[in-house]
Amino acid sequence: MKKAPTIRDVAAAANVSVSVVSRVINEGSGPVAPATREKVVATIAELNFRPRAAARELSQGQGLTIGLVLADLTNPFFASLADRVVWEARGRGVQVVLMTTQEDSHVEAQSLATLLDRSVGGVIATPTGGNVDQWKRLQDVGVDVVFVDRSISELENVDVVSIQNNDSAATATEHLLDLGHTRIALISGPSSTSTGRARVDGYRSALERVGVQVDPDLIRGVPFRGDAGADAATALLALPDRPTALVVANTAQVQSTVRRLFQTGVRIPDELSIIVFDDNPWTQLVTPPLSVVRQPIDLLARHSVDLVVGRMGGKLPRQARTVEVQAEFVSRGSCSAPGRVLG
Amino acid sequence: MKKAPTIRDVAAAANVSVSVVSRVINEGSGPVAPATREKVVATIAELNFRPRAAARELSQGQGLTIGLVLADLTNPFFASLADRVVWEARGRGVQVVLMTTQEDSHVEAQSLATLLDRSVGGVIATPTGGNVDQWKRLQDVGVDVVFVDRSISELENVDVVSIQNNDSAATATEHLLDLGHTRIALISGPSSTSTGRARVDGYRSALERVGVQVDPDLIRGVPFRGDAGADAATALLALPDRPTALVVANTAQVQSTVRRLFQTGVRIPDELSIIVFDDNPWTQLVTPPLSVVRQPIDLLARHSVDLVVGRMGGKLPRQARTVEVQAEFVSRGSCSAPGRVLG
DNA sequence: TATAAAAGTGGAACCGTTACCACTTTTGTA
DNA sequence: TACAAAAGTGGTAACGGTTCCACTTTTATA
Repeated sequence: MKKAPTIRDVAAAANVSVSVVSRVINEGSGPVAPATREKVVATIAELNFRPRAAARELSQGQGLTIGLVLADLTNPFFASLADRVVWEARGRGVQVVLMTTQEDSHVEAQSLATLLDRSVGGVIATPTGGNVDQWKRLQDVGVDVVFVDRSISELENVDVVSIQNNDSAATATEHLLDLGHTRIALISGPSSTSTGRARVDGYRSALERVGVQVDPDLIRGVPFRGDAGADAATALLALPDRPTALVVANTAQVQSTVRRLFQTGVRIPDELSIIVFDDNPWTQLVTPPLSVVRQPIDLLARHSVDLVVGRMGGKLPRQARTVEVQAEFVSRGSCSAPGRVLG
Repeated sequence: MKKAPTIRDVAAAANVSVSVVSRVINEGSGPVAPATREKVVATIAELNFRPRAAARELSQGQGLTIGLVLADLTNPFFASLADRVVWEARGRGVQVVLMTTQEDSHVEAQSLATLLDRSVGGVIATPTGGNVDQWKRLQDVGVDVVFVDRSISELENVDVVSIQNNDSAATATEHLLDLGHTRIALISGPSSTSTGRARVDGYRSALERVGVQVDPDLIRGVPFRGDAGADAATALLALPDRPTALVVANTAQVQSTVRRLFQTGVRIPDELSIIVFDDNPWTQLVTPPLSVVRQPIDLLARHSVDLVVGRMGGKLPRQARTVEVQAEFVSRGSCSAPGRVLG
């Protein structure tokens, strides 16, 4: 268990000062004669020297690390997002500290505090909803915050990366309208999130555009946590005037909702047409394969990382930015014209 | 963008020396009078002081961070594992730096190097297979390494946490034998991994126990990467004397294999009975629901974290430990007695 | 009551970088 | 040829904790 060489070891071995070595490591931080550089590079390779992240971080007050705060990796959407974020970050020499909140805002608060002592350069997160003060504090000390997929309205000056929520919901709704449905239900995120509201808006305007009355009973803004989506689905099916179609626009609730639907034995699409947000691997494997609104996860990840790394690098306007990427509607077998009303 | 208070600020405000504050922070590192402690604690709360991780890490040479090196979060097995590991670590005050290798050993090598400069206390990984030297180096500098699910034989003195691979494969095979199958194929991990070999062994001995001839054509040790599993499945189906049952024991390849099977249109279980390793959420949603060998992911995670944190804490025997937890066979609809041979 | 041991406290070196400044050597230009 | 500007180099103070050691006060024991 020998210990690693330090910058001083390199300096000594190469017969230069530590300053020079530091300049070699951080290309562009000062002049170094070509011959000297070469010598130092060789020595570094020979000694297998790697600068210690902690020292660097301490000295410059901020390291090449970002925090990724997600709800729960059990959900394929978040999992894929994490996968892409880690990958994109890696390409930029940035490490990712992962934290999960399990949709619990108390846990989230703790995570933020931890991220603070780690002096991360930035945070990419799908916020649970509360903790406005903590988010503010994070920004106060200069940590850049990027929200992906969701965002909370109380917090201003945050970058947000998401799909065009309004349009996507509208497209899905229109698809069902075109098939002849009029009783279309919507399960969306909580209305405290901008995402949740935007999707409801898109749904609303699609209905209104063709003159279909909006029935508030058919709109469910459910929390991300727990089995709220499944329960909403059950409730919707129990309605006297049952919906013939359902859009599940709360990504966190898709899995539980679909499972419940399958368990209940509703015939899809005969009894109920469904469209879910986000294209997971399994949406094609089930019977019937699900029509989905596919979120371009790779783009979401790329933009998030770009934003957070860009701001860390310093040269991005301080103005918060909202990036909206286009989602793609993929029609598969889970939608059809409405059947006769049962029983 | 004000800056955070330091230990010296606290010391000044509380009228004590930094040493005392340090001792208060690190309970048990030295004596502090009750009254003093109380005063310091109050000051810390008042100033909202939190010790900076980087400084601590630099000074003691090792921080409360572990690396988690996984192949790919797109696979639900790894995703769930990550979810649980992060959670377990959090409970112990440890942060997790996540890296993905995409099953590329070159990427893995880079990740290990990075982990090295971050001076993590330990690493939990599903190794790709190569990089024996890098793993050794990591151990040399005192980083504890725990392999989960897979392990590589060239590396000794590593903790390994996995299911009872031999038994699990045997159980699955026996289940198929009991149904009357004799031509049972196996897709397992590469034989360079102990996991891959153990599963083949289990399969073998199950067959031999009942006197069924082992046909090497039916055993495929495929790499974790790419569509190797799917291709193996295709190849198996093209065999003159086609198998009537298949065990997919390479977790990384389950998804791609099953997808291919569905696309091909093989009738399950009529034409082919299948059992896959690991119980993902979607295995119940497909038709027919898949019989699986369920890995207790939470246990795998817990033990891994326990091991790595335990060693960091210092007081675990230096002897490497192998933890094997029991997997559970869950019978669902994807297996039946062999049908007549087609064509 | 003397005296050794334990408890409590403070000072300062150290961990491995970066960054600023001072200094020397080139190089370019009038 | 003289002299200013630029290039190259080294010294050293931060950064914010931990830890060892020395010192002063208690407390316990003979």
